[in-house]
Amino acid sequence: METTATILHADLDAFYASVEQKLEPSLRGKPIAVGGGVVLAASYEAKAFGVHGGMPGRTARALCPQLIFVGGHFEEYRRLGDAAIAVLGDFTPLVERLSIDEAFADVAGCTHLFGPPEAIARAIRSRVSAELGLAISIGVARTKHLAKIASQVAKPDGLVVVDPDRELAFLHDLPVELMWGIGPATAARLAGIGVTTIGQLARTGRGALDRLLGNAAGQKLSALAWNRDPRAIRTHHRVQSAGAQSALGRQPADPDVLRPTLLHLADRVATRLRAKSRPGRTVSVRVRFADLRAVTRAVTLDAPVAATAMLAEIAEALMQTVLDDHPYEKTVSLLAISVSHLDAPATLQLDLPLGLDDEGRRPGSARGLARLQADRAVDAIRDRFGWEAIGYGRVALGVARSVPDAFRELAEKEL
DNA sequence: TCTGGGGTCCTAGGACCC
DNA sequence: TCTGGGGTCCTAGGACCC
Repeated sequence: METTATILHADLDAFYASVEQKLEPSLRGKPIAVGGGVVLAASYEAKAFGVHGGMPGRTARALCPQLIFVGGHFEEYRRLGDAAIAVLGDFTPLVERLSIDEAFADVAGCTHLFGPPEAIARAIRSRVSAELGLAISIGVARTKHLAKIASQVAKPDGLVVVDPDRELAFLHDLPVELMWGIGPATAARLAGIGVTTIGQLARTGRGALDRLLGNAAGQKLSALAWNRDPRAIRTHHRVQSAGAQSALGRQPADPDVLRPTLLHLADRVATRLRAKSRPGRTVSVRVRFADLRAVTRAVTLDAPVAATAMLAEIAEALMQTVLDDHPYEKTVSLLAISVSHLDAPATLQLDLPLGLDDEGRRPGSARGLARLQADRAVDAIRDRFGWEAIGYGRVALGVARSVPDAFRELAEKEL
């Protein structure tokens, strides 16, 4: 049974920042950050100073005084990300896209056309470089997990092929943090029992691992550490939930103050659900207080929702229960809405009523239909004239929005 | 002027049913 | 009458990823 390494993991290097450096040559070789109030992405030169995504701009500037902030070219990110992934698609249809700048591909079926996986990886890297002016690192291995680790090891601008005979030798010297699913909390727990390398993790008994991290995590990490996780390439995922959130700085824990923001969030989410005809049954609201502790309240309905007004009403009621349950919290720092239990993607675009009536039960009620028609009208106007031409939450547009909508949209997964 | 915004998955406890 | 078990759904919280 001859097994060969045919899984590629391709990852564009410091993607947003690299696009900016490609568009503006004077930025090349310099520490730059996309964003302003918050760092959305940092160049390698900036990362060397400890600057990273999600960091407040103020902190970043303190770490790296010569840091150059640039506004994002979000349309370019979309175009170039799509183009890079399309290069993979020229070799095989078996492409699993993970995000705007990252994808797996299985080239087992196309080596007779294009040569061995390593040659394919080299061809992809040189095409992305020549056609798009971007560096893309690639890992090649027998499994997805190992290919992903290999591409991380390959960065920046590199290629690492893991020979099937040398998998464990490659894997076991690496730190556990490189593994998929090990973040700061799990790494700290493992360090607590003296485990810092993947090899040490592999040699830790399942019993100890299960007790430390839970059964599912123990089983998963054990399989990954021995590279026994034969997950296949999945070309289309079905998204399970859709949400929106907004950091508020510090706002009083007052429903009248918070309502406009909540309405704006409900509008964003409901519009996306309607656009793909994927209403959902479970609505959850998250409220984060000043000390960054967050509380979630959720409700599952008998029938799915996608009407803005209905979603907003449910979200308001949930927010109210949070505030009622925490009477001593005076300050709110973030609001979030998420809808899950989404209807299956419609193969046929049926124009079904997606509203609910007052009791939340009968989708076909007069009020539900009226709301749906109002939503449809708003959707149509926005399609023609843009998002801000009409609609809810205009008041909320005034509150500090540290992240541009264009950036949010890049992070949205296709429903 | 204490850390963004989009997601996924797992766990634990309780309700409910058979 | 008492006790137990399994399965499913729901909610809240947490860790993680890009």
